[in-house]
Amino acid sequence: MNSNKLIISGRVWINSSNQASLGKGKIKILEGIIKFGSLRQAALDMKMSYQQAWKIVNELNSDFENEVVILQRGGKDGGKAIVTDFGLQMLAFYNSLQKDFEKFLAKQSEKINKNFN
Amino acid sequence: MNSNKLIISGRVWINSSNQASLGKGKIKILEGIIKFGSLRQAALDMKMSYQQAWKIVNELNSDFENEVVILQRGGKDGGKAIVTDFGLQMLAFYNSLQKDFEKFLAKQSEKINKNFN
DNA sequence: CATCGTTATTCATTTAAAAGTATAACGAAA
DNA sequence: TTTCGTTATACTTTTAAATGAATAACGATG
Repeated sequence: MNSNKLIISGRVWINSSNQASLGKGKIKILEGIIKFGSLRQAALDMKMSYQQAWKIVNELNSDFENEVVILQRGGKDGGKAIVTDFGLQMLAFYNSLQKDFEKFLAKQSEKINKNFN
Repeated sequence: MNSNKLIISGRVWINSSNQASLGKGKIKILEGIIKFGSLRQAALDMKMSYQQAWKIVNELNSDFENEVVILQRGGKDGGKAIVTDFGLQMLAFYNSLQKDFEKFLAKQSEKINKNFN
């Protein structure tokens, strides 16, 4: 007998041709950038070091064919960060992907518990 | 224009009610145990330290409701490791899950490239 | 009851990732 | 031309994970 449920979980990524990936963590940074217009604020908000966030954004920009985030320093507010149209498209696709994935996981969870009870 | 393909990748796990997970790495250990009948050999084969492999097997056994691997020391060949029926069932489900998941990923990969071209 | 190869366990070492510290570079606006 | 808050970058420190080394415990078998 096995009354305790088993659950299927998982994660998905969007990969460029050269293995670079856009997943949960990087998505969160993109959302932070959209929200704040600043990489520093985005990093601060998710309690990640600025250096780490900067490194991640640079990876995104160099690994994917198109630029994902534009970083500008100096100027009115000291500088700013902008998610490109390409970045926004990736974000939108990731969200739809995530939604479909959750359906997939729910179905599989149902299936495993039928199997094991 | 974007001629370089984007690919959707991911990973899935079987989780117990208390967050413990059975994924790619642990599955490989189970397969090694089945193949060799020995935890040491299984770890050696996948170039993982015995301590790590032992720790993982213990986690599996304590975190899931049923025992997954039986470890016996002493005796004819010094000892042995056996995957239980429950473990075999988990393995079987994981394989079918993985197969379905790969189909899901292929579909999503197709979709993202349609979107972006 | 000695042997053997395995499991069991501890402790030290190595390795890699993340975070922290510090400071320069930038450029619009006042 | 000074100020401001941001981006950019190097360097050090901290933290966590994996590995390595060493040794005890085990028990069927000969």
